[in-house]
Amino acid sequence: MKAANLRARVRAEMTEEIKQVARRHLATDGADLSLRAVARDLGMASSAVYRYFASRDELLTALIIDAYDAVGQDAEQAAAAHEDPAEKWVAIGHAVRDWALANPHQWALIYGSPVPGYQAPRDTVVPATRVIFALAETIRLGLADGRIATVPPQPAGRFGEELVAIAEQFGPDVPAHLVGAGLYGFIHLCGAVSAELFGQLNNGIDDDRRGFFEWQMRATAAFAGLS
Amino acid sequence: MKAANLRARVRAEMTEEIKQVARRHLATDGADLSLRAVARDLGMASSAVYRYFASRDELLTALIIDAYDAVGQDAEQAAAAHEDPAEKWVAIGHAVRDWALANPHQWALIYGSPVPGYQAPRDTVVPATRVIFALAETIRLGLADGRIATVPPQPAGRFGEELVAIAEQFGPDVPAHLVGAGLYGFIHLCGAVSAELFGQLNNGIDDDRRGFFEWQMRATAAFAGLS
DNA sequence: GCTTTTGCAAGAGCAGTGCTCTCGTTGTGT
DNA sequence: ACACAACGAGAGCACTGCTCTTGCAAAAGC
Repeated sequence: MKAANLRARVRAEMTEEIKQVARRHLATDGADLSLRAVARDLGMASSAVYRYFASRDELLTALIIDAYDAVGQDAEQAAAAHEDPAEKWVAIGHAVRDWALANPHQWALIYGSPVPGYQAPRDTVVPATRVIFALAETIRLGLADGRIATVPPQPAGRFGEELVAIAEQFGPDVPAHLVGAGLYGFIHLCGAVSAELFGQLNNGIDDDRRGFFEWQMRATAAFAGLS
Repeated sequence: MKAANLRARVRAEMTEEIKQVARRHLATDGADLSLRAVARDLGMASSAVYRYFASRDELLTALIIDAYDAVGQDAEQAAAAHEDPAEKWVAIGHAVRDWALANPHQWALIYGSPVPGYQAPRDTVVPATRVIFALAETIRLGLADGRIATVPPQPAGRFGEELVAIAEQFGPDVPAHLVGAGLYGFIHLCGAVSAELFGQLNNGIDDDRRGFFEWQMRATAAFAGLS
C-alpha cells in the first residue's frame, strides 16, 4: 500500500505540473488556453492529459479555484499585517491589485467575463469568498473596536432584507448597511482593478495608477465608516 | 455611378447583415464567436466573409465599436430625460445596467476581459468614452447650477496632476477632485454591472439587484457631491 | 508464485475552427 | 466592348477539443 501511496503521489505531482504549465501558457500566450500545447510542453500526448482532467473546462476550473485561493491568501496576509481597520482595508486592496498586476490572465479568469462554455461549479463558491470575507472581517473588527465613525445611507427596500440575511451569517449585531458598504467596497475594488487591467484607464490615468487606486480605496473605506 | 452607389450600398448592407448575425450568435452561443457558423447562417462560404472583414478580430472590433455606441447612446438619452443632476446620474446608471442585462455578451465584449488575441485599435477609443462623458457632463452641469454640495477628498500626488490634465479637457474651472469622483463613479458603475452579470453577486443579492444597484449609484453620486 | 484487474500513455481519428489561395463569375469605369 | 476590380465558392493547411482503441506496466487477488 506504500506503492499505492506512491502511485497517488505521482498522480498528484503530475496534476500539479499540468496546472503549472497551464498557468505559464495562460500568462504568456493569453486567455485561450490550449490543452494540446500544454501536453506538448510536457512531452506527452494530448489524450494523456484527459487522465487528469476530464475536459479543458475542468482544467480551467482547477486554475480558477487556485487563483481565488492565491489572491484570497494575499488579501488575508495583507490584512493581518496591519492593526488599524482602515489600514487593513487599504492593504487588502493593494494586495489584490498587486496580485492582479502580477497575474493579469488569472485575474481575467476569475473576475473577467466568464469563459466561453462557462460554468461555475460549486467548488469555486467557497474560495471565491475569501477576499470579500477579509473585507467583511475588517469592518467587523472596526465595529467591535468602536472605530466605525460615520455610516453609509440606510438601505431601503427588499435588497435591505437580503443584506440583513447576509449580516446574520457574520454574527449578531452586524448592521445591514455595513454589509452593504462591504459589498460596495468589494465591487469597487474589483471594478478598479479590472478597469486598470482591461485598459479602461488608458489615456486618462497612466502614470500614478497606484496613487489613484489608493485614493479610491480610502474613499470606499470612508464610505464604510473606516477613516 | 448610380450603379456604383448600388454596389457600395449592397456592400454596406452585407456588412451590416454579417454584424447582425454575429451579434445573434454572440447572444445565443456565447462568447466564442465562430466566423464559419455566421457564414453558414448567411448561406455563404466562410471565405466570402473575409471580403468584408479581414479577420475575426476585425469583426469583433466592429461589434465592440457598435456596442460602445449603443450603450453610450442609451446613457445619453437617459441623462437627457432628467433635469436634476443627481437623477441624471442615477438614470445613466440604470440605462447602462439595463443595456448590459439585455446584451450580456456585448457587455462582456467591451467591459469584460479583453478577447484572446486582444488588440484595442484606435477606432474604439472615441466611442468608449461616451458613457463616462455623460457622467462628466452631469457633474459639469451640477457644478454650473451650484448643485454640488459636499466634495470628495482632495487627490494628492502625481495622479492628482493627471486628473487636472483631464479636467482641462472639459473646460476651465473644473476641479480635479470632481474629475476623480466622476472616474470613481464610472469605475463603480462598470464594477457593479460586471459583478451582477459575471455572477459575483450570486448567493448574496439575488432578489432586488436593481434596488441594490440604485443604492450604489446614489452613493457614488453623493461622493461627487450630487444629492 | 501466477493471474487478473486497474491505471496510464500513445496514436489515430472526428468534427470543428481561423485563415489563405486559387479559380471562375459578375458587375463597374473607361 | 474591353480591362479591371470586386466577389463567391471550394479546396486545403494547421490548429483545436475530445473519443476510442491498443499496448504496457503496476497494483491486487488467489
